[in-house]
Amino acid sequence: MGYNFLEIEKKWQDYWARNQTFKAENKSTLPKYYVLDMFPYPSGAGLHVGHPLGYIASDIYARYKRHKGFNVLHPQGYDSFGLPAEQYAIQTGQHPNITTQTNINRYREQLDRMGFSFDWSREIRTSQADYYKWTQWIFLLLFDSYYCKKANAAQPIKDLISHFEQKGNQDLNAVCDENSTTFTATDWSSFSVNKQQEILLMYRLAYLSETEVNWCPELGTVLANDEIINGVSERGGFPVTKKKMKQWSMRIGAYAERLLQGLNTIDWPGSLKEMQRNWIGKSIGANVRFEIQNHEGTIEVFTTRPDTLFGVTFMTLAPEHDLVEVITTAEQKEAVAAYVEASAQRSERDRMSDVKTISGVFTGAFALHPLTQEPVPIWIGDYVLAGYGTGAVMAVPCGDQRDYDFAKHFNIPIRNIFEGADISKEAFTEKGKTQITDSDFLNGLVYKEAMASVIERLEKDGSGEGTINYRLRDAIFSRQRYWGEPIPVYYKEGLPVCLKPENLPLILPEVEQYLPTPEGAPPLGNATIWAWDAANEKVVPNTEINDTTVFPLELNTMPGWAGSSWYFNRYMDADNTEAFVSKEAVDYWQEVDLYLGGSEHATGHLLYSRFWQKFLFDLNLLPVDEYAKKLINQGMILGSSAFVYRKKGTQEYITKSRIEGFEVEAIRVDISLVNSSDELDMEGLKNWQSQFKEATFVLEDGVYVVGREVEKMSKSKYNVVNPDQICEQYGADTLRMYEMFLGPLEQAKPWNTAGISGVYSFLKKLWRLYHPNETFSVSDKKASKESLKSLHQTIKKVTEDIENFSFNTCISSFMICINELTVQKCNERDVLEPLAILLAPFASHTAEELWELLGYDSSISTVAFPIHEPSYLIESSKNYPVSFNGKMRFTIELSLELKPKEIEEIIMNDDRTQQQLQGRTPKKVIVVTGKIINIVG
RNA sequence: GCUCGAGUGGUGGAAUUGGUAGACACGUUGGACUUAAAAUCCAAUGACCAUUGCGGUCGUGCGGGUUCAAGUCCCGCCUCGAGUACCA
Repeated sequence: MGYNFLEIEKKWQDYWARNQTFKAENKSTLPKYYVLDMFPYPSGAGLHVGHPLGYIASDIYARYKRHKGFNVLHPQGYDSFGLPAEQYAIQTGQHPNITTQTNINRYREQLDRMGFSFDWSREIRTSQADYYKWTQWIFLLLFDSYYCKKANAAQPIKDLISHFEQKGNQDLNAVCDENSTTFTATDWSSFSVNKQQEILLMYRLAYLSETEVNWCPELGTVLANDEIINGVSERGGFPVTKKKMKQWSMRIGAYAERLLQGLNTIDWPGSLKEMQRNWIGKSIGANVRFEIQNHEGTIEVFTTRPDTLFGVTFMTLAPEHDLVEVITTAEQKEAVAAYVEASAQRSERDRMSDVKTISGVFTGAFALHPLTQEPVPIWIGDYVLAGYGTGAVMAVPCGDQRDYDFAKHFNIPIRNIFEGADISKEAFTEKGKTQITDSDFLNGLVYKEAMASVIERLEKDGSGEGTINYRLRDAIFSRQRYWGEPIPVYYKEGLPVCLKPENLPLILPEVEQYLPTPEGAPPLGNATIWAWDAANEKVVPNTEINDTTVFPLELNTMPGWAGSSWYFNRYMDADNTEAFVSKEAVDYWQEVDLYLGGSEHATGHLLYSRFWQKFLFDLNLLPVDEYAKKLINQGMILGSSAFVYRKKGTQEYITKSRIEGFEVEAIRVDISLVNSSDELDMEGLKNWQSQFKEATFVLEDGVYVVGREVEKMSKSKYNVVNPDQICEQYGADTLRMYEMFLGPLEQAKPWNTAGISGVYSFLKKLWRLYHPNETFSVSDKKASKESLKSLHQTIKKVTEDIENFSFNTCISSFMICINELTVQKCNERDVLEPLAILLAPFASHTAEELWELLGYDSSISTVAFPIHEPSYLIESSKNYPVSFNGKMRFTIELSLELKPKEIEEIIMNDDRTQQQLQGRTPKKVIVVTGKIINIVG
């Protein structure tokens, strides 16, 4: 009877399901521990071996923590709203719900096969009404809140209204779209209801506004900044242009500083924190206002270098700047209009691809320098972005390279204000100890002093003030898509009105067509029962719209990140119908202790979810304002694609080593047609696709060797390895251990099935240890000291390595241990029993089976993790030379527990040793666990 | 351009954070068992020299430095990967 993994794994998976072994309770005397994976989008392609990497790691840790006596919450669910199901629906007419359900079933089957210890009783799906009801509910809260800078927190909008009623918008310190108009309490009460609502919309954290958005014509929807990579859409790689549209947005900008500060309190990877810091993009500087010559109004600029204010020789406005039309002189009108038109036509990608081309046009207008009153020409240039700062810059060519290039190109004068700097070839951009000159009251000052001095002066004059700018922009929240959460809003007289919380969920309506309407409205425009009867508080057919009691509902849906921004809280209390999570549950579980997922979500999900957490914290609905204490980014498992080389224009395929000198094209072939020595199954290729039917081959030594390239694992690249196959052939435990053995968790690494035999034979060897002579048999005699030493070394190493998430080295330790025990012919219970428990987090099925064979009938999951006993480790030691009294050197026998420096210290402080050392140079000092045992020589 | 991160055998990767570099595994070679294959087990495996002496020399991308001791720390380069990109 060999190691029958298929039988064992089936048995224990059934056992776990039947007994709900991994169901977590919201009450326990044990300390809690919450281990979370980023939930998957259930795609039609199913899981490949790359997907479970993070799940395996988190599962190992979750199981380990259970053994260590924690009440562990380890849930799983599906981020089931999303584009692919909708795209599929457009093509086939099948409802995304059906596709999603099918895919989820498939995912569940695959996940179960791998033996994860998920608590499935808490499963959630973002596309299910009992879940998205609460996503919509959070939207209502955001709509009903504003950000108070004084309290530095979100507050109910009714507080803002009462402030308006008492003082107008005086003495208000709130985050708002634009602050141009002021009004008094009397003004406020005289405003129409609509006008009041319009004003409030400028403060709400979820707000509707006309904004410049990233529009992707191919996808027919707007995209958030993080959904655009290199100027094209993340999904599909389609071009993106700018467009003005009325859209819902989330005022995440209000939280910029807190999102930045919060990073210092959480244990997340440094690189990921750095990415979020860059994305938030804090810069400290000043706003400066320039009057316009012969014109009303001012141009406000943001600068990080107010110290260079006297170096200004021109100003540049973004082509989209509001003042462009107003100030342009008659002579320049035509040129300016042409330039503005041309830059509006350019797609984001075009604009990015030729950043080196300098373009711009003079408006004919002049601004007045706030300190010298000198006229400064106003230019337009597309190197100034409308969306950052004020959309206008004061140009200081001597201190900024872009201003310098622009000035050189258009022959604008350059004024040097840096003492001793050479600006004949490029701008002088260092800020440090260089003195400023030719700058009135700033002369002789250096960067820092000049900054302070000029800001003080500007503030005194009222022409500017010190300020902080963030790159982070408010997040567009509307998507012109079908398969997403409906935004619970209807429109009355053109203004949005939210549904009441008790009217949620607002169920996604049925539509005939998943495409946009012929008029260009989002897909929900196709719904025929999509109007809100405000009197009876229910959804009714569109034909009943009368604009007095029945109103049209919002046609946009929420973006993909809505549902994923709070799901980790829902797991704590997944079935609650009264609240998004109960207070008791969230008080008990608090936050995620360990969160595992990919770093590709750095500036998307991982930022938005922190924002929502902080918001819900502000409303006192959650006890902590950072939801994940520790985050680990698992590295991607890459595929190894195979290529054949076809001689151009022929059906002749040349083996890799012979392609030199021929013009060949490399074609991807399915990796199942290639064996572990990279040799191609030529008959298989001919039958694989019709294009290879007539193939002839140029071989070397009778074989065709393919080329290899490591790239992302994907169905379209024919390099996918399926976990089901691996489980079938080697078992889930081998798969789990091998995925961990491949390399460090955080690192990207290519999958290579060839190496799996090492891990597989490890498990077989382990099995044989308990089954000498083919049958199960364990001795109750006392194990040899040697075997106990092997065991305890392994316990120590494995425990430390699990704590450090260094799972690959854990497996190595296990292998060493098994090899040693095999050589020692160890068969004693006092070694084999703890060994089974030690293995349980990794090879859970096998460990459970061995545990049962050892004579225990309950699940191993509750058994305490073994503890190592230092007494077994004493003899492991190494010799190192150590210096003493400067010159003297001798060899020291070093125990595992001490570092040479500590030993030196011990020797120095030990009187007896000092005496023994008098006048001699010992060969060896033996130190064990802090005590000097012997001095030799 | 800027910001991170990484360079160790034929390959994936170890190295107690300054302490005998190459653990463990794959691969390769040789051997045992077998009619044979598979499976399993044993041995060798960084390079070069010596292998009728149990040894020696060089070795962690390159060049310097600190130290009794450097893959690890410091300075200067090179290469690769990730993110970001006219952010004023």
